[in-house]
Amino acid sequence: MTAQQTCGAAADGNRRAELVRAAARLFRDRGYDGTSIRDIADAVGMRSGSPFYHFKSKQEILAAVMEEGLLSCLPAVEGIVAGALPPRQKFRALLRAHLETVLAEGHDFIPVLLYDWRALSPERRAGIVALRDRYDRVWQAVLTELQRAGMVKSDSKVARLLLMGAINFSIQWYQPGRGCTLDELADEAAGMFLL
Amino acid sequence: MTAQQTCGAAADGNRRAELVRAAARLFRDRGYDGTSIRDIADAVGMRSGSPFYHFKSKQEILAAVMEEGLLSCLPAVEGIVAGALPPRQKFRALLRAHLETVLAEGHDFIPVLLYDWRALSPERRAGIVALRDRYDRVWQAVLTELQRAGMVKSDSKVARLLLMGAINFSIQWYQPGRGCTLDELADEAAGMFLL
DNA sequence: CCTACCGATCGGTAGG
DNA sequence: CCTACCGATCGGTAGG
Repeated sequence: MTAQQTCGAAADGNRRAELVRAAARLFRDRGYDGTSIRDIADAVGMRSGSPFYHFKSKQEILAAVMEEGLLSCLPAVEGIVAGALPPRQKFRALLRAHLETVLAEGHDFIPVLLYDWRALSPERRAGIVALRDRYDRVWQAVLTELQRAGMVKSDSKVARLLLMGAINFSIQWYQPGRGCTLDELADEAAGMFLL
Repeated sequence: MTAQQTCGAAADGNRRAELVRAAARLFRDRGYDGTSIRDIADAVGMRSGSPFYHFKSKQEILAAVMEEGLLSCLPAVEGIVAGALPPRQKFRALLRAHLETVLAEGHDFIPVLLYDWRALSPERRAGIVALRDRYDRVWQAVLTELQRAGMVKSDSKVARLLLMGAINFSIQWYQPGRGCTLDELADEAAGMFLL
């Protein structure tokens, strides 16, 4: 009985997780407004009304994509900043991790966060902002370390926003398998911003 | 007769231009998919069917926003690159002009180009890409001048894309009248990318 | 999780 | 450029 309940809950969780994953993929490709509940249901082999057994609304699916995307990548980057690497390697590791999160195939969650932010209803934003802030603090900490080591001109907030923007905007032009690898891109970005 | 025809044509052109301007504003605020033809018609005091007297489809309005946005800012930036300023000032002037285009209040056209690109149908993209390429060539030329003057590490295409991304992404976080002015932002960006 | 459905809204058109 | 309208699609729900 306990086993069956656990199994049932796990199966429910899996279906829910499937929906979030499918939604992330579709939102990334077509945008939130360009994706219908029916598209998401089709992608996991459900009927059009069934996603509402798992989520109260389409907005709740969007929030889940953003929240789970951040929760799944925060441990890695917070591990990097807490680690003992010298500043330059720390920066390079963070850069590389972020590029992976944003550009690697199958990584759809953070791009949705970045490019469908305005589609998220104002009431749902606060919770996600709290997680974004954790992510931003990691970057700020690493930039401050770099600055103290004399390896970068500025660790101002604006400098950080410009740097992160340079990388985040690469979603718009980077094509996996064409042009350069993620490692080469990380090198170019690092070389550009370090003294 | 000629005067009346001209006047009639001008009035038509004005109504069309009004629609494009209203659409740009709405697309920037709510996205292409989040804006209905009725929203656009309302904004200029027309009934819902009337925009189709000026445009064949909603897609044609989007293409007009992007095309007119590029056509109206290209002369200024092409003037900068063709001018006689030394490399550093040329770069600074280009940076400043681009920030204006992208962040100043009432400048909605280029943000739509940057953030609703995927909403533009593939058939309509080629024409806009040709104009974008002209814009990109201006930047590339200025970066090459900078590099020859030994003022920047790299004038590779990737370096240019990262730099332009840093600025373009500022639409997502910059708030006019809060934090810093466009001039200060231009200084910070220039200081960051110059040796 | 499916069936069957609802009201609202969408882009677009015919005819004037 | 308006009136009046169309078929399609949307997010969401009741009842099982």
